[in-house]
Order: sequence, then structure tokens, then C-alpha cells
Amino acid sequence: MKVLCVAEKPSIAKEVSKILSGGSFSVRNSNNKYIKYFDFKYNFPQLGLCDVTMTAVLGHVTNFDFGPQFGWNSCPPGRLFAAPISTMVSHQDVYKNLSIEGRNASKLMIWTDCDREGEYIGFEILETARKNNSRLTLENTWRAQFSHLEKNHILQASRNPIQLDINSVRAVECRMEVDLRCGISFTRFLTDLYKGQSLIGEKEVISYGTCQFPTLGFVVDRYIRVKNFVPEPFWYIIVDIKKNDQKVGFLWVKGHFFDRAYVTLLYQKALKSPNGKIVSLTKRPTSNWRPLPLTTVDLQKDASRIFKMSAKRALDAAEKLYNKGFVSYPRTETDRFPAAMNLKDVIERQTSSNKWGSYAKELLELKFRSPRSGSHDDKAHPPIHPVKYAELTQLNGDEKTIYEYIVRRFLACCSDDAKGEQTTATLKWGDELFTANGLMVLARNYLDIYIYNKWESSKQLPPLEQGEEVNITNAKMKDGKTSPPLHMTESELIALMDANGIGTDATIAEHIEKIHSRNYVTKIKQGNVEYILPTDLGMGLIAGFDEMDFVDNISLSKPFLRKNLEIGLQEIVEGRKTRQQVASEMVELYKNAFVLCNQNSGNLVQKYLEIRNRNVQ
DNA sequence: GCAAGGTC
Repeated sequence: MKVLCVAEKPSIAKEVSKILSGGSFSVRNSNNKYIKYFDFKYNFPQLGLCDVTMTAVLGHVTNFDFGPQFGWNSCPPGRLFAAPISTMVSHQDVYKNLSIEGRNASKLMIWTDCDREGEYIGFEILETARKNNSRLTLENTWRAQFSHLEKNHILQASRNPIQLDINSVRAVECRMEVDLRCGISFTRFLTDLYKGQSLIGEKEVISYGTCQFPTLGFVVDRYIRVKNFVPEPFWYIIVDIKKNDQKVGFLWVKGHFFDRAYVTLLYQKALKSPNGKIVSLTKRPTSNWRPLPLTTVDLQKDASRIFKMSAKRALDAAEKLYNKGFVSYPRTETDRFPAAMNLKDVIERQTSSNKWGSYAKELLELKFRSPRSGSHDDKAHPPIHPVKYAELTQLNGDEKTIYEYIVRRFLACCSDDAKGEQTTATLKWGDELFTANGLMVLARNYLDIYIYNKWESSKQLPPLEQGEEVNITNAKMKDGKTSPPLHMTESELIALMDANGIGTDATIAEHIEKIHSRNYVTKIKQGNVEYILPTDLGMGLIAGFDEMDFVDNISLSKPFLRKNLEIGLQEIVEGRKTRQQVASEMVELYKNAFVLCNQNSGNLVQKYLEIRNRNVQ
């Protein structure tokens, strides 16, 4: 009996083959240079000893598209909201692999990632393999359930196959349909509109996408908030005391007020007391927590914040490290390690480093702690962690930086929190309360390896006693003003996209790149920090859309529509709605907006012209 | 020339 196993990517095919075959398999080349066939024998409990061929695809094999009669200049863009959609093969060589290998298989087993897209890719594999083999049906196709590559977990998955989840398949079809109809129609409409008035060059495109525009919207929104910011004055009180020749500054518990007269009143009342009194003195243990296991989004935020490396560059470097076998799969949303994973093995492999080897040894011998568990699990990949030890000299610039970061992050996860002691003195002066803090770091623990976090002892408070009367050496009423928000950094943008469900771990960086390459945003450096600012074009596009009076108050530049789509997709997965229901609801919303934009295309462009001209004057 | 989602 021949069983064909297919994974989402070559690395999984190889690892699973190693585990199922116990290391004895033979390798054949395929039509694609990245993809191999692994042949071996395996005993499936339901089938007995089988001839197994394990191979992979490279993500999606097919894609949705409109027919040739719906090309750019062959139909009005509005037609695309209802035009028929067909499935096209996007990777011919991969497609060919599956049709050939599927021909004489009695059983197909899907080993794609266990997430929504993986379920659909599994479905594409089935549809392809069954073209030449009618024995392969949805009902008799096995789907392996696994979330990492630990040996027993994979063996368990091989023995307990389930079926492809057709609801997830329909949900992905729905996403593809909505993104295709909205993206292509608006892109053609906007490009033709801007080009018609010679506002962009012959080769330029004004693209619209359900993710691109909310991303741009975040940047524009921040920019406007900074520009429109009006500082507000406020007033507050500070107090100093002196003990053992040491000056201690106290902060007002009430913070500050925007009413000068009120603060003056409280200040003058307090001034009647020449002395203050220490009303409480507390010492409490405090911790500085070690980081959570590493996700893609965290990696990208930190790369941008700590190393000034764009999200795209960071992910590129992590991918190269992954392809060389140095780190685990870099696209993951999971921030908890699987219980069965042998973390000490991972640490052991780092002991040969002259930079962090001794720390790793110390962890193994004495100080190892189980990592914290976050609340995210994509059910497909474990958190990013080092796999093989790499000499830093083997790696190039970005790879070196990212590898070292991933190793330090992992070792930090397996360390103890930093421990300290915080002393808080509360001073009463008249009727007003003030506090002063002193921090003493007692055990640095994870901070010794995770050099990117700072937590230092502050100046210690002098010996004070509860109930002690202290002389106020200085008391002032001060003023300040509220400061504007800062412009958007890439790391904040990533966090916003993540929190609002715009894009995925694998695509967030691409969306940011896209709005940059389309000239909707620009990056400027101020001091050591890089900010993302909208261009006139980006401002104009968002302002134009925001000007429109869409039905139901929807917005084409805010994240809510995309979030609604996500909610709809989840309802399809749970069987509460059909693909058709959700797709037609969403497409209807975008189509109404499209019609309005068409009718008011003059206003849409006018907004851009106003912004451009305002900046010229 | 167009989307977003996989992966190389």
C-alpha cells in the first residue's frame, strides 16, 4: 500500500520523514529544486506496513483570479464585485509533483500547518492529487494533527489522523474572495482616476487593499494627532527633605491639575506647616519579569526598537537562519513552549559559545526555570528558539544580530525573574501626601543574559522612620505642559496592526513595505529613532476616503471592516455562517462604498490636491 | 500594472 504524505514546506517534510522512518529513508529530486521526495516504510496501525513517500508544497499551490475577459481595460472595475472567480495554478512545478506522485497512492495524508491557511493548502493538495486518482476523496484523506516537531508528538499525530476541516477551507475561500474583489476593483479605479488627471506617473499604481489601507490609516491618524496637538499647561507641587546630608525629592500623590488657582490654594495651605511627617515606610519585594517566549511580532518589534532594523529585514534574517537550520520556524504567534519540549537540550547546545556558554552551563547546573506561558497559541508552530549552535563568525551582519538576540531571549526565558526590593516613603505635609521610592536590585538573574533590558538600582533612601518629623528644605509649586504624542515608529505600527488583526505574523512586514514602496509613507530619522510619516499622497488618499459619507458609517481607512471579516471567518469555521453569507455581506459593504467613490470621484481627488497645494505654498 | 495569504 502506498501512502503519499504532503507537508506545507520542505523543512517539515524532512523532519517528519526522519522521525517516521527512524532515520532510514531515501531521497529523490522533484520538479522543484527546494522540494524532495523522501521514501521509506512505515507501519500505520490502520493499514499495516506501507510504502510512504513524503514531500511538500511551498505554501499555496493555486490562487483565485478573474477570467481573461475581466482584465484591466476589458471591463469597468465595478464589475469585479460580481464577476466569476476561477482557481488558477500558481506553481506549475509543484502542481505537477502532486499529480505525478498522487497517481498511484492509495492514501493521501496531509501534514500542512494546523492553522486556517494550512487547512486550505491541504485542500489544494487533495484537489490536485485526485485529478489523476479517483480513489482519493475528502472522506478517506487523512489529516495529521501536530503543532511542533517533537518526536513523540509526531508519532502520535501519525497514528491518530483526523479529516480536513471543510469549514476552515470555506473560511479561507471567503477571505480570498473578499480580498480579491475589493483589492483589484479599488486598485484599478484609483489608479485610473489619478492617472487620468496626470497625478501619478505612467508606471505608478495606486493600490488599495483591505490590509494596506488600515495600515496607512494608522500612520495618518498619528500624524494628524501630532500636528493638531495643543499643549495644555498644568501645575503641581514638589517637596524636598534632607536627612544625613542627603537630599530626597518627593512627588505629589495627586499628580498634577490643570487648574492653577486650585493648586495654589492647596500649596498655600500646606505652606503653613513648617515640617512634614513620614507617615509610612514600606519595603516590599519586587520583580522585573523575564520575557515571554518569542513570537514573530515580538521579534520584529524588538528588532526595530533595539537594532533599528526594519520588520522586513528582521524576518528576512530570521528566515535565512531557519533555512540554515540554526533557529526554529520564524513565523509563529505562539508564546508558550509545548509541555513535552526538551528545553534543556536546546540550552545544552549553546554551552560551547564563549559569549553565553558559561551562562547556559549555569542554567543547566543550577538556575534553570520553566519559561512563562503566554496566552497565544497558533496550534502550528512553537515559539522561535535556537536549534543548532552557530559560531557568530559563520553569520553575516543581520543574521548575527538576530541569532544572538534569539539565543539570549531563549536563555532569558529559561532564567529566573530579576529580584529587587522597593522602599517607599510617604510624607505628609499639611494635608498633602508625597512619596519617594528607592529600588535595590538584589538578583539580576535573566538581566545578565538579556542585555537589552535595563533595570538598575536607584539611589537608596536615607534611613527614615515611621512617624519621624522632617524638615522641609524645599517646597515648590511648579508648572509644566502636556507634550504631543511622538510620530509613529515601526515597532508601534506592528503592535497596532497585530492588536487590530491587520495582516498576519507572516505578512505584517510586507504591508508596511507595500505602503512605503507605493509612496504613501516615508521614513525619516530623528536622532537615533526612525519615524514613519505619511506623504501628501498617503494623506490625500485617507482624507479623500474619510470625506465620503458611506452607508452604515463604514470606513475604508480604519481596521474595523477587516476585523468584521475576521469575525465572519470565525463564524464560518464554527459552522454558524456559510462562505456565501459572509462573502456577500462583506462584498456588499465594499461595493456600496465603491459606487459612492465613483459618483464622487472629483471630491476624492480634490482632497489630495488641497493637501498637496497647501504644502507647496 | 491590481489583493492577501502561504513559502524560497
